[in-house]
Amino acid sequence: MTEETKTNFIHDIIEADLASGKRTEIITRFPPEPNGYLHIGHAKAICLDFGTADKYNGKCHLRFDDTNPAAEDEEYVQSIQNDINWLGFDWGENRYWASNYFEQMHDYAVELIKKGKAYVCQLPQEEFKDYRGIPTEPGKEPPGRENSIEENRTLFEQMKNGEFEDGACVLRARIDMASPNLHLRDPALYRIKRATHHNTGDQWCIYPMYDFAHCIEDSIEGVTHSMCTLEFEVHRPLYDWILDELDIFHPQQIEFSRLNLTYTVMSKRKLLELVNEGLVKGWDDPRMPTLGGMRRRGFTAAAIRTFCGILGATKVESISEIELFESLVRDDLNETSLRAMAVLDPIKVILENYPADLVEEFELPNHPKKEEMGKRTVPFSRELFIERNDYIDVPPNNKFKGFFVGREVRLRGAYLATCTAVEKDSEGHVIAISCTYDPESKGGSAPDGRKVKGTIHWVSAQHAIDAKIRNYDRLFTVENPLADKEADFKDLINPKALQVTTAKLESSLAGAKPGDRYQFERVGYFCADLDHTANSPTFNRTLPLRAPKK
RNA sequence: UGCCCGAUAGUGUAAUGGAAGCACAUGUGACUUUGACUCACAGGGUCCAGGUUCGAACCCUGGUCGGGCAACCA
Repeated sequence: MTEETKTNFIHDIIEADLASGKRTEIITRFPPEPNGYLHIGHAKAICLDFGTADKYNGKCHLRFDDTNPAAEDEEYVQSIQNDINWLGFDWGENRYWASNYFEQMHDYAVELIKKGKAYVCQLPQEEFKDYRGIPTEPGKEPPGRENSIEENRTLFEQMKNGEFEDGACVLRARIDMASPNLHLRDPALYRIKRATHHNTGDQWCIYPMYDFAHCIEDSIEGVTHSMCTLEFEVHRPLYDWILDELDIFHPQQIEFSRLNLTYTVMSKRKLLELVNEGLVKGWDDPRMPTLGGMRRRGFTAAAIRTFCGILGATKVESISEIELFESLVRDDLNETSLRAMAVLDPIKVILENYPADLVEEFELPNHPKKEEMGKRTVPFSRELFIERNDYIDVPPNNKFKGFFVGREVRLRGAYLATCTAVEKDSEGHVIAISCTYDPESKGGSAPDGRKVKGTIHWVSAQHAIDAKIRNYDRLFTVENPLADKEADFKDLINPKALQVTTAKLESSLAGAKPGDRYQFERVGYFCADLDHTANSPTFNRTLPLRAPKK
């Protein structure tokens, strides 16, 4: 990574550990459960996990936390790996599976039983709730808590051997039913769940719970700093308890706040609702904050990385403004994308004094400030398309750049032209305008040096490519769709988040391939969609250019 | 009303007992063959009250406000 990783409180901890000699190398991990698609919230974690390892010349493991076969699927493994790679990170040899440690986890569980620190609880789930109690009052000791060690070993063995029905019992840590931290009131360590695991098949019918599994996974892999989101803060005493009781390598869990973004939602459950109810067209719909959706939208991995780097890591719960992200996307795209001309809402221009059968070709730079990005050839002829809003009957102020009758305007890279007349239909809509061009102004400057107010883009009518344009905008109409807990966030979806139109493109765009990014000058940043073909050109608007300040 | 965590411009963050900075956003202006980009300038902040200290955003105490925790999910 070339992006500078800004320092944050986690790095302070790491630097102290390095300085004190507590750690000599840094190992982090990104531990997704393969049960869904990654979104930009995960990108924050990925950038932190991989970026931190990178910053301290350490390693970051990709570890699939596949401890719940009921929810997980191989399909997600591929998509997660793909997204991480796209973001620009590489786990190298360090890809692990929680399920590869099942044997060892089982042995550790037996060890806890032998120490009298775990027992098999045969209370139904619902009944245990009563024993756990409520936050303000201590719980009470469930039956079975005083089982003998031998009894527990036998029971756990029977659990493992499939001698109990699903849910008949769990293995619990024996900690403190009166703890003010609910997670220490004898939490479940293992449950019975007959489901075919994508990796271990039907080898196991008991699976470790997150709290038991995660710290052991970290420990086995020698993870030094295990970063996770804030909601796991209250789990940390349990994380520490298990490692201490087992007396094994003890990573440090450090919590940071989740990423929230204005005008979108981030929870997996809510995104699923949008998909299931057909409010978006799938997980990779370009309106979605999923990495797949953002990639398809045309957002760049570099912008996402920079964004996450700027946000850093804190323990403050926050909602970041999408404007910052958009600004970084524009920064990146402005540097890297090829320029082209496209007219999104066309009206025709007829150059009355231009020969009907003449076609000229102009060489236009692919980037106004980067000669090394080359040039392209753009055909010019008597009939052109320009943007509907580049003509107006009466200009509202002297800032208007386009045509009105009598106004001379520069046709970008071609000629100066003066509007002479307008043609409208019976309802008063402009159909076409007539202009005369100045043959002396080839390239766009007049020999007499006269200035024009505006420069507008155009496309030669006879050479134009018709394309479908998907204009994307923010998914919701309000900054925080979840702010009103009474309301359904789905009612706040922005109906204009996708508007499909047709446009006239300059002919050089015929060579575009899916994923290619362009700046359509004076309009915005666009990329050829996944389903783009030469026969059915389809472009997504990533972002409009920064809006003019009236 | 149990336990845990947090609070710095509108937003996100820096300053780790010694001049409160940066970015985005906002406003004004310059430049411009993209109303983009670029450039210049401007406004605006330490939750409150005490305490310690020569000196507090930072340490202490007490409030206030916000968030999390009672899956055999992660």
